[in-house]
Amino acid sequence: MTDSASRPRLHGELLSTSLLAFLKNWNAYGYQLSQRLAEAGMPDFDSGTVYRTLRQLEKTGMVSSFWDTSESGPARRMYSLTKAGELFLSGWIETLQNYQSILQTALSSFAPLVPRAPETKDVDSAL
Amino acid sequence: MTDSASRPRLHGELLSTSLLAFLKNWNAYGYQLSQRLAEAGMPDFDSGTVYRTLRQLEKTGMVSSFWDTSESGPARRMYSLTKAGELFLSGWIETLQNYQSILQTALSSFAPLVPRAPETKDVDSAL
DNA sequence: GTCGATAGATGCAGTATGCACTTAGGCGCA
DNA sequence: TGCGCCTAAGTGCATACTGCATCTATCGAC
Repeated sequence: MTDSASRPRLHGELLSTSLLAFLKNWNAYGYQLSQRLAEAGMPDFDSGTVYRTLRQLEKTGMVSSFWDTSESGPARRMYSLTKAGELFLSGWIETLQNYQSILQTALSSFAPLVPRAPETKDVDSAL
Repeated sequence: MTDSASRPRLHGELLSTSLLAFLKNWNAYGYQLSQRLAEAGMPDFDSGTVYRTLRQLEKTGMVSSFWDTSESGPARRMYSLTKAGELFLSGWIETLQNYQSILQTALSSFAPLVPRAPETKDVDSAL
């Protein structure tokens, strides 16, 4: 968290945070996570993107990994969540809850998100 | 070029859907929306990105716009939600709710946000 | 030895993004 | 009258991200 990679971006975070969430309760490897995402109801993410995202999460300290060769077949890179990953994950939830309340309010008719006269022209200094 | 923008991507949609949500109940212009996002608790999006995203939403038929010169000061491009925008918005909610339940399940083990924890550790086939 | 499933990774082209900057109208004020 | 500031929208550029296709490699089944 010293330099350039310290501040995660906001937009490609659906995938990142899903991965972190899965890793909260169990360690897993990329191929497996890729499938869990689909099972969990998220639309399929490209597996290449999943692998690259995991590597990037490792670079930024959110997860750590090691090669697991204990099973037969290709080696698996096993990931686990770090402390930093947990913190980021819980912080993200707050953002997401705000976001979700925006969407929900919008869909459930017309309760104003911000008190403001809809048709008058006093847009001047509402804030 | 005609069909390239037809399928909305999943990742950069936090901004897009927030904008659509705000426009669900009111018409608004970019500068205003940019500020509402911050007020609503979303981290600041770059205003240039907001403007470009709005133009793109218009290109894909989610919103429509016209120049409002009724007030003094610089002209405002007023946006309103189209039918297609409403449909997309409601579809997005479903995806998001799946997503949110993933995160909440993950977090429930150390920071229960919603009293919904089944608290059984039989995570194997839960998702 | 070949096929298929598993497991991970990379090259490339297209797209999105953040930052800095520009354009432009209107206001207040010395 | 000029200057600074706020509002409002947009653009250029370098970088980052994404999806698609492709590649390597291990193993079991046939």
